[in-house]
Amino acid sequence: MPQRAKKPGTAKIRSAAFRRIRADHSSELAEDYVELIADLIDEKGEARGTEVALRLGVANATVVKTLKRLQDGGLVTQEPYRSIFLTGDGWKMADDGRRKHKIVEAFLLALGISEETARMDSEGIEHHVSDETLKAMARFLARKGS
Amino acid sequence: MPQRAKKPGTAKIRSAAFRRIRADHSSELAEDYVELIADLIDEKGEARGTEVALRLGVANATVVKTLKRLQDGGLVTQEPYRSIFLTGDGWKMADDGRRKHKIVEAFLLALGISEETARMDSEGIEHHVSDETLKAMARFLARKGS
DNA sequence: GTTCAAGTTTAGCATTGGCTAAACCTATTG
DNA sequence: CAATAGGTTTAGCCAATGCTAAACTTGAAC
Repeated sequence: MPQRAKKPGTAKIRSAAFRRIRADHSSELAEDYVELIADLIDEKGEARGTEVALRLGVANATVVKTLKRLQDGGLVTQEPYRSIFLTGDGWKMADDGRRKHKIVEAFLLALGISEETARMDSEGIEHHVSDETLKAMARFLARKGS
Repeated sequence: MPQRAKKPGTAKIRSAAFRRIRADHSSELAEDYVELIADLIDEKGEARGTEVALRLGVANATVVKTLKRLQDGGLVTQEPYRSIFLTGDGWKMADDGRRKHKIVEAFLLALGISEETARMDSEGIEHHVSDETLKAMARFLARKGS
């Protein structure tokens, strides 16, 4: 029945890609949280759980639980009933994410995509873009902008 | 402490983006499975669970469990100890996905990204690209290719 | 200084998507 | 046609991410 596959090395490479996607997904939530918390601190002077829940579109309790994990992971600090702070690592991740985000969004806009779609898509794409691709996007922007 | 936010409509839009990402994630696995199954059927004449597990880089048991969900969702059919088939809906999803995938990968290549990275990144980006963005990528390719 | 609304946390549940180990078919081989 | 190897499924576990409802703080208003 099955004839031999043509490209023997392909399966391994693909599974690596899928592996990376699964890994990306675990960090994705964390990145979204710290980015949002950083934005809130910059915008409003503090980050409250309720506001995080509102902007992410999830229930309060979900935010509490996730923040506990992030705290264990050393990204945020928090006292009960107080607002949320980022650790050094947290700020680093947030700034990285925001930089990435800006590039991806600007790139999509430069491609002629509407603001609303660019905002939506960049939020999802951001986490799956390698450094190489990010650099290519930045290069494209630089060339186009000149 | 907190001063007023500048753009009142932004929070809602962002939460919509995050909501979409969460929705994307549930369909993402399904799309990866049906795409892979379609590829296997085309390449080797049939799709076996073991091969799916191998290429996705997960355990056999995981594939079994996921296929059960996909079967409930009307995307695949399967008899115990037999190979896997796609339903009409399954083929539709697989073909859509493969088309999307091809465009994204070609687009990344056109952007000057290496083959390996293009393959890796397209696998992740594919699921977060709206129709509008996909069209823009196709447009870019057409322009470039001419 | 009480009271009360709003914000926060806890408790408890469900689903998804992973895993390993053990049991179970199937089909090839001798 | 019996044995066996390899593919497949089942059982049972775990962690992450979501939810609702109930309990609990906090701080502002009176």
